[in-house]
Amino acid sequence: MPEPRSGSRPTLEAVAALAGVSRATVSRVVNGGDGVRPHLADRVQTAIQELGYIPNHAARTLVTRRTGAVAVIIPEPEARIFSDPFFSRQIRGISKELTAHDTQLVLLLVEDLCDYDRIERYLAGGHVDGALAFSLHTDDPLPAIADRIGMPMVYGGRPGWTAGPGEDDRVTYVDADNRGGARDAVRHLLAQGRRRIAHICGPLDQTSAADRLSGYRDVLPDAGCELVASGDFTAAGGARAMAELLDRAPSIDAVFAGNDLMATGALRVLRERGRAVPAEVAVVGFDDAEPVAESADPPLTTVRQDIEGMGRMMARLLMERLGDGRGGGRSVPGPVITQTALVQRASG
Amino acid sequence: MPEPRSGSRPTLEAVAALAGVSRATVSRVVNGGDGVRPHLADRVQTAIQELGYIPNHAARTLVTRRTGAVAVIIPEPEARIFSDPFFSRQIRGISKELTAHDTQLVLLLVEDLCDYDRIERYLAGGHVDGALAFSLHTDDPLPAIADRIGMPMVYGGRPGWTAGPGEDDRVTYVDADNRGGARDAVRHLLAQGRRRIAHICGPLDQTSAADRLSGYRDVLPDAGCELVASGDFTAAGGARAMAELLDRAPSIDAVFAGNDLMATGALRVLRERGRAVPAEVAVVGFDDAEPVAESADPPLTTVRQDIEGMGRMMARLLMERLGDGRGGGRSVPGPVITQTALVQRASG
DNA sequence: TTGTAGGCGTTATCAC
DNA sequence: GTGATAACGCCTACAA
Repeated sequence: MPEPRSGSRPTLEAVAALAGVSRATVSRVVNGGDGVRPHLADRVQTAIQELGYIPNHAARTLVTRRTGAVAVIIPEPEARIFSDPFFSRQIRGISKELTAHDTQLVLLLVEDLCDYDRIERYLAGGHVDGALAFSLHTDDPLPAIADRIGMPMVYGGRPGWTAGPGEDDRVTYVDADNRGGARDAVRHLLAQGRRRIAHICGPLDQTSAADRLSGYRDVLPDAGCELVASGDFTAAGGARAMAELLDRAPSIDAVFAGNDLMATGALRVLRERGRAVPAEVAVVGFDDAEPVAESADPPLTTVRQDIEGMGRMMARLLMERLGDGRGGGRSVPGPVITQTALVQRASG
Repeated sequence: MPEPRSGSRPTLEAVAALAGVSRATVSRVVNGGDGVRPHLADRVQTAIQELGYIPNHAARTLVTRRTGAVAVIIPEPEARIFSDPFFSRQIRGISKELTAHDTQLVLLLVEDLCDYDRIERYLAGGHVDGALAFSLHTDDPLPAIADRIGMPMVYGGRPGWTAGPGEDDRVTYVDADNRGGARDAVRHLLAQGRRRIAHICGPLDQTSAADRLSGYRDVLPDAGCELVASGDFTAAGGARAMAELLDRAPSIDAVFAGNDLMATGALRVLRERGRAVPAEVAVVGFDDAEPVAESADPPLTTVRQDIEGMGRMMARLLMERLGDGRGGGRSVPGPVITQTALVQRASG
């Protein structure tokens, strides 16, 4: 049995020789095979099977100028990236969509700012056709780099430099309706008769945090600033913020946390201080990513965003922009804002 | 200002022309530059700067047969992959090490078994120089594929088909001393005077779960089977198992859970049933991955494994095997077993 | 030390 | 329809 030797895989040439045709014909068969007589196509297919031929990626990329790969760039400095299921789910969504387009996911974790040199070389070196990036800060150098080297990008979460949701159509991003979702959460608490509603916000240099705070203020424009405490989107930060709120405003009867992780931190502090949830204090979170919200104690009422769907959408927009096949759609799709939905559970 | 047009980046040829030397000389400078007179090297560097030259990856790969990329293959079926910080940390470790070697990380999430076709094509297509794979089950087709196409592999966690820890030197893997760590945990509980010590094990088709169970039995060979319940490495599974144990053996005074996530589920059930931790029932976990163990309520006593370090080690072994530069070390390093350490906190 | 030339495996443009 | 042939951008003997 002629086992193919590892280390030197069969080439197009070998297939052509075995099938008794030219390289060009084999190439046609491999790439869809229009305009090849079934007779020959079959012979080629057989040869391909027999030799276990698999096209060489580098050679193909060299001539087509397409890599079939996409970078996902994650600013690692915020270590919450992996502890927060948010990113994981989004990556899963991205992965699914890319797989459906036969495109590979190259993960680029950015440890610190000087890594951006490496990132630039990588992106410019033709390793990938486009890139997806998460939760950039206002001063992130990535957009400038992408611009300079002409790399198609799609952002996750509204980038900080845009004027506001839906107000800048030159950049493609996918975001949830953070402001609207926050309004829903606060209105839900109001409808329960809650009157002293506090907010634990995330880091305000991220638009998701800022937009949720805006939503809170939309509904409660007169809320005193003693009712707003800052967290960092982690459980520990949420706990600290909750403790602060209880000290500053002991009479609060509800808390809207900027995400589920902070909400769980808040729940822990409320339990430690003997405040019954939701009887004395209602708690609402944001995200509804497995398994945090559902397995919280008590299970969290929260604002659901379709995180995996947002990931898929990011990938889809990029694919669209890359013109899936050859040349096609060069357009730059505008932002996509996805809807949120309040999910009521036991906490409020 | 001669902005380089995006879409057609400068080539080696262009640099050579601008510097007034041959392509070969430029190539030498780009790749370390031994044996080029400083005089010329400078001129080349200048030209490179001026043109913003960045080597084309595909062309280089085509001739060197090295991609500078490594695949990380994750069998997604177990959805815990991302909800469990274990994987996240390991990926972070891998990423750091790879970055240090100027190597890229290509993430391959495997949704279901038929994806392995795609995986094989990908690996055989010369996209990557080697691959890392996590927590395979006994019947996973990946090892056979890797073997057939001669892809250098390093596994995370002892693969199920190996006889036992350290008994098969033909496969490279990195694992913690799960059995020893489990023994430490149980002995720690014994030393506290606990007498009815239960175990919540993970899915036994994964060696990490099986080895930890073995460690438990090493210390407590006479423990009745009513003291062992199965979880699935998730918090919900841990909760179910805990409930089961309390029903079957109400007198238990300690629980060793196969990982931290299951331990948190156990804590929740114990709290719901009014059993004080650790006064009435002590709980010990396994992993000590942020933020689960530390932010549990009460904080978990647990067996720490250096997860990020294991990830780095996996990447390092693969790099070593690939012979970092040209051709060097072709050896197949044997398994590496890392030590664990008991971390005592409030839960037991 | 430097330059010349051949080839890596594909796709694409032509003739036939 | 099919087959030569020329790129694609780079590395690397080998020759000078």
